[in-house]
Amino acid sequence: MSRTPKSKKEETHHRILDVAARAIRRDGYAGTGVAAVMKEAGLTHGGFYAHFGSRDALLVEALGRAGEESRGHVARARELGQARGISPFRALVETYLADEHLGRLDIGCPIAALGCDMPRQSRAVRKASAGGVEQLIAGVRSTLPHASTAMAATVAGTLVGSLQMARTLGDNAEGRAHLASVRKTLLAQFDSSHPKH
Amino acid sequence: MSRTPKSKKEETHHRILDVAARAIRRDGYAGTGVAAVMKEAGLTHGGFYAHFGSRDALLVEALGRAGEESRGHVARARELGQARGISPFRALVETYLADEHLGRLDIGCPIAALGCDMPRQSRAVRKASAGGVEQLIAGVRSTLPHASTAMAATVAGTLVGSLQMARTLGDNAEGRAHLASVRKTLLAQFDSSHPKH
DNA sequence: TGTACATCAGTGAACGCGCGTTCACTGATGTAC
DNA sequence: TGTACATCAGTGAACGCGCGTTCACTGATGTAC
Repeated sequence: MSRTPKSKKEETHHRILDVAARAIRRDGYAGTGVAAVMKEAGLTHGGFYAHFGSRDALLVEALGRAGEESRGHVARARELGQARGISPFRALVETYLADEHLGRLDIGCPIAALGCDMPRQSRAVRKASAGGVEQLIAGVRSTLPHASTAMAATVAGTLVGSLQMARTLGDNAEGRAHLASVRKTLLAQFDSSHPKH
Repeated sequence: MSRTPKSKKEETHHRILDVAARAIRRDGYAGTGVAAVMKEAGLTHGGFYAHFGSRDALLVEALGRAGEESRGHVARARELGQARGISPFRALVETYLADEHLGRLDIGCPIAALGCDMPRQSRAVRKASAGGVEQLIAGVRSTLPHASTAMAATVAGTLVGSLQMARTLGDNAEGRAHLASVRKTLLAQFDSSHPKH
């Protein structure tokens, strides 16, 4: 992620963006304020407009960053799984629908964390979010070599919706049972390589 | 829905709730303000607290009302389909994932419209939302007599997530193509009674 | 190596605005006699 | 049937607060000579 020793300003920009990428997922778009992000980044709010043209421009960049983080997260799990003989699809499902993600909006998939609010955002945010959806579908498709794009789109929807529903049930026994049900159902449908039990 | 000729205050309460049930789905929880709801109901904001203890109490009641509306919507489509020989599952899928719902957040399923924001709400709203999730799963299950609850939960997640993703792609060709893909995939999987083509 | 100046990242006070909530009030409706 | 009063739904001004954004400034860093 970091390449060359950046200028101080670039480092600060990067830090604000890291904070914002977590903040939008944790607090939602509407719950993410300029002042709070700057404070969490160790700065005062006045300096914000030296880094971003507007709050909305921050949301656009933060959504992109959140998507990168989330894809990186899944990619690492996939590699780790491959080393242990776990299929890419199982690695995806067990990572995306992991119990640990129930209470951690901030480090998870931005589409699960923000999906229902995308249609209410500015044109720029919506454009970025559409790209994220396409990348999620492509990611799912890459784990299901024999599936159509339509099937991948359906499974992607299942992941997003199920995680939201589990979070709605709560970070408790109900939420975890819900996740377990969906994991089991998806793996039974699409992961013949490693049937459990 | 209306039973006896209510008192004027009850009628007003009902009207505020109708407006709010649409407003939360259209504008989100965070985008729904007391003053705007009252104005849309033809009142001034000052009278609000004669009807609701707080803005949060309104959100709780409005979510319940939105769920009732949405379930009624699906139930009517199911009955209409039954008269025309369409299976309950097909009626559900073709209603829930209808193209018309792409641009109509306000009259659709509140879990699709608000799902990602449920974990960020007050305890009272979260409790109501968990009930809504359970009712959605039960509704899906009732259209799939041979399916397990786990399967119904998975399909419910697919409906919610896919509609959000389609809306994120936009009320345009991309969004409609996405919906069509998911409808086709779900019907091929679960509706053997009326194969298309 | 040392001095003088320009650049620049970040500070903090201030702005106009909309929010949820409160409250003294108005005017219509209903009840008592 | 008519008058006097109580009740009550809704009004609109006001409150304290946090928001996004602007801007004059400070102090550190870098460059010129």
